[in-house]
Amino acid sequence: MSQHRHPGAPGRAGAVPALPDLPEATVARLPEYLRALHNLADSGHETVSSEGLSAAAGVNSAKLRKDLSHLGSYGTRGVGYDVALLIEQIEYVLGLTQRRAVALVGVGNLGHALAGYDGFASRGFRIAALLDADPSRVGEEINGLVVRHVDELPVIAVQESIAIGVIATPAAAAQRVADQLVAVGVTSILNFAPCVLSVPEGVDVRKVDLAIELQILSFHEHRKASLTALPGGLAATETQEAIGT
Amino acid sequence: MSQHRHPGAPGRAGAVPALPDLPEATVARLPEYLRALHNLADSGHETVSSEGLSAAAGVNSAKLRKDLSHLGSYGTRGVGYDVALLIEQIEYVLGLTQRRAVALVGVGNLGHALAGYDGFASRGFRIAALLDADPSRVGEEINGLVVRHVDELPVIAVQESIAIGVIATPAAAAQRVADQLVAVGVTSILNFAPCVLSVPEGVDVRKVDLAIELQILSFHEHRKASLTALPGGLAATETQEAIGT
DNA sequence: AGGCGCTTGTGAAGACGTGCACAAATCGCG
DNA sequence: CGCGATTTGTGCACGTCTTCACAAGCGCCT
Ligand SMILES: NC(=O)c1ccc[n+]([C@@H]2O[C@H](COP(=O)([O-])OP(=O)(O)OC[C@H]3O[C@@H](n4cnc5c(N)ncnc54)[C@H](O)[C@@H]3O)[C@@H](O)[C@H]2O)c1
Ligand SMILES: NC(=O)c1ccc[n+]([C@@H]2O[C@H](COP(=O)([O-])OP(=O)(O)OC[C@H]3O[C@@H](n4cnc5c(N)ncnc54)[C@H](O)[C@@H]3O)[C@@H](O)[C@H]2O)c1
Repeated sequence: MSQHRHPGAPGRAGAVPALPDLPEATVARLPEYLRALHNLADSGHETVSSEGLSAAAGVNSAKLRKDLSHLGSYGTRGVGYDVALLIEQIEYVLGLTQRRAVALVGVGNLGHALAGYDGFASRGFRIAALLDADPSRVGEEINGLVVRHVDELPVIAVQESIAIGVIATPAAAAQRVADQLVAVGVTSILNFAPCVLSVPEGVDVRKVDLAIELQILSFHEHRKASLTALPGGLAATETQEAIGT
Repeated sequence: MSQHRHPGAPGRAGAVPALPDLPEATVARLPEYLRALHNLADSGHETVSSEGLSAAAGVNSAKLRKDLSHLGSYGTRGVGYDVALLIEQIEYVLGLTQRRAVALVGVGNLGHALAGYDGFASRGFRIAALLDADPSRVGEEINGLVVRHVDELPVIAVQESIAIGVIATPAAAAQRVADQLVAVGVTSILNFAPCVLSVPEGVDVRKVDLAIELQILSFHEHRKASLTALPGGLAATETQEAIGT
């Protein structure tokens, strides 16, 4: 390590938050570690080794240690990591110490499922608004929340301090919705519609596309099939990877 | 280009499929290109330049060209790519020339939405079975398919030639379901439950975790906030979250 | 106190992915 | 037929990510 005395500890720190800028790949894995840590905590573990945690999270242990070292984390050599402390650290870095408000736009087939999902609440988020453009859906109550018209977004965004927008509308409407979200100051969007969104710099978009996942799986199926079909004669039967360098 | 005369053309090919082993990153982008190409085809375009297609898919044009070059694709210098041909090529490589059968296990909140989703059919897949362990759900009809008991999986897998399993059960049941899927010969799994699955070598698992996506967005929100707060003078105006241990 | 075994944190090397920039190829037109 | 405009395919350099391997640190036991 080189240039930070305070690793960004949540504890005292009247000083700077000093968010180290983590590698993107690391950020994507922190939530996995966090989930694994919560499981460990629930089952009574107080400490865990990098080996144990990496197994629970399904990654290589060296990678885990490097990831944690990036956030200046506290492990104890010969012992491992303090589970509770590590949870605190990761939640701090991920910005989960404040419960962020999510607006869900498009309460159709998928939107209903999302609205009824308890994984939001348990993982640091709060569904603060359900919005739809279809007047016949407005007014419907789901899980204690009333669906409101998407045009009310400007008011709601302020009232509820919306931090994240989730788009579950048809693809044709997604760009328009994204524009509306951006217009009210939302800078993070999760998009379920199968289309590319264009947004101004500074706005983060992540997408989830079911069909893409399936098509990637399909590719590997295809490849596996063509491999087992071919190598009758001479080729590597199985894990003959790592041939010459 | 060096060593392939046939780029793996789908048309005739009594010969070898000759699947080039594509970089994983490329495989992950091909479905994006495919979707963009279908859009272009629908709006009457017969050819498209790498610039145009890359814009539609939201990537850098050099990256697109390199990706396509990996599958030995046919572009025409000075003109661009033939849309229909490229669709054929990509669908061939992704193994979408046969419509793969998907078994959906866990017809709850999320499972219902997935079962009713038309994006499966339109992107190369067929929901061949809906399975659940809850007797009170068995028999229910969704979108023309009847929910059957998960114990019938062995029979159904053979009858329907299940290629891909989708897990939409609670996390606690996911590993068990995965084992059952593997036992009947499924080698590709898409997992919506927030947990790590352990499967034998040769089985591919992809996971979709909503909370992880939100937490990644949360991190960037946090970072953005701490950046705009800091560089003014010196102090962190906000981010006073997480007080004492 | 000292030594021993265990585990972290990290340097270094290699694999992988990205994007620039340009030569090679093709088309259309005069 | 030749030329210029255009666009592909790719060599190359750079950055990011992964993994190995090991020194440094820590706690426990004698
Ligand atoms: N259903 C799934 O399992 C599933 C899976 C993956 C992706 N998706 C994608 O998610 C999106 C939604 O899918 P769905 O099955 O829920 O569709 P849906 O048609 O059931 O629901 C779409 C909802 O969006 C609303 N809407 C339309 N335009 C709007 C606008 N401008 N502002 C606000 N709301 C608007 C509609 O009124 C409707 O309630 C689609 O893009 C789909 O491709 C769905
Ligand atoms: N609902 C969402 O929007 C959402 C979003 C992201 C992830 N998820 C995840 O998807 C999974 C399903 O979520 P949900 O909201 O649909 O839950 P749910 O409880 O509504 O549905 C789960 C279904 O799985 C069935 N099931 C349980 N054990 C089974 C077994 N061994 N074999 C077959 N079926 C079994 C149950 O009978 C039930 O019908 C969960 O792991 C959840 O974390 C849900």
